[in-house]
Amino acid sequence: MSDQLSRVFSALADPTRRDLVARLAVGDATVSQLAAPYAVSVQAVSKHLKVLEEAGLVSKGRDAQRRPVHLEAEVFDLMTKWIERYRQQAEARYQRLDAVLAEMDPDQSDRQRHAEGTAS
Amino acid sequence: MSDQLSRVFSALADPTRRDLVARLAVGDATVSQLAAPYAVSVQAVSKHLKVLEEAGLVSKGRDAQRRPVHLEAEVFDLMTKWIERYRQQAEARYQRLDAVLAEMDPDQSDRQRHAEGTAS
DNA sequence: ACTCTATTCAACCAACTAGTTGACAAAGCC
DNA sequence: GGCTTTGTCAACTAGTTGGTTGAATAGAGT
Repeated sequence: MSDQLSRVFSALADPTRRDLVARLAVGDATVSQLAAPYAVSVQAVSKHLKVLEEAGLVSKGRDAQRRPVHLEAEVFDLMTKWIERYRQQAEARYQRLDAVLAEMDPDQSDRQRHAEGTAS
Repeated sequence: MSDQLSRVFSALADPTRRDLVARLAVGDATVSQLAAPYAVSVQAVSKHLKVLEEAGLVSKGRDAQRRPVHLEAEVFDLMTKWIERYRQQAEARYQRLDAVLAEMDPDQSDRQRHAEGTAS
């Protein structure tokens, strides 16, 4: 599973884990507090949290026998950066192609999706 | 594997698949063109593309026996939206907490742990 | 028709995942 | 000291994943 980005994406591929992240965005919570709403065992949730922790999405504190879990927002930036890079690249390419087609022959620029120049 | 968001995250959890997306951001390519740079078999790449397709990240066209693969940029928005929601939420909460701690006692604003959960 | 190229389908395998139960450590409560 | 709460670790299981090879389909090139 090598790199962090893989771990992050993999961690968020599970709906339960995304749910936990959603819950933690509201505020820190202990393992058993997090486990309470779910049908699964506390151990299962503990495992999920371990996955999130190894991905750097979450960190655990210490309060007696409790382990308050805290969401680490910075890691999201890693993902966002990766996504934005290729999204923009693809978008730019798409628009370039659109322009080229339009220049070549207005009749042939029928590349399916959204046409842009709405002023007819 | 229920929902789309899970499929998208899961699809991008694999470095080879992320690599394919990166390649496709530059421009469309056939399966064998995409497979060429890798040590794995064409079948393996075909499988990867199937995963990306099922996640809605990619679509396949038809050019004789070739299947030009095309990156679908829109799906990225789904992820970005999910991420942004919780990143901002967590960030906002963090800044709020920081302000509170600073107001209480400038010496103690080192956070990391803070008692009193928000729990229900 | 024969062959080559491009792609997928099918069966199989090793490694991982998400869950289980049971045992255990650590820290408060009585 | 003994019990309870909180969390993790270990062993096991069923299902999924990423890879393999071999066969099948589909369209050109000759």
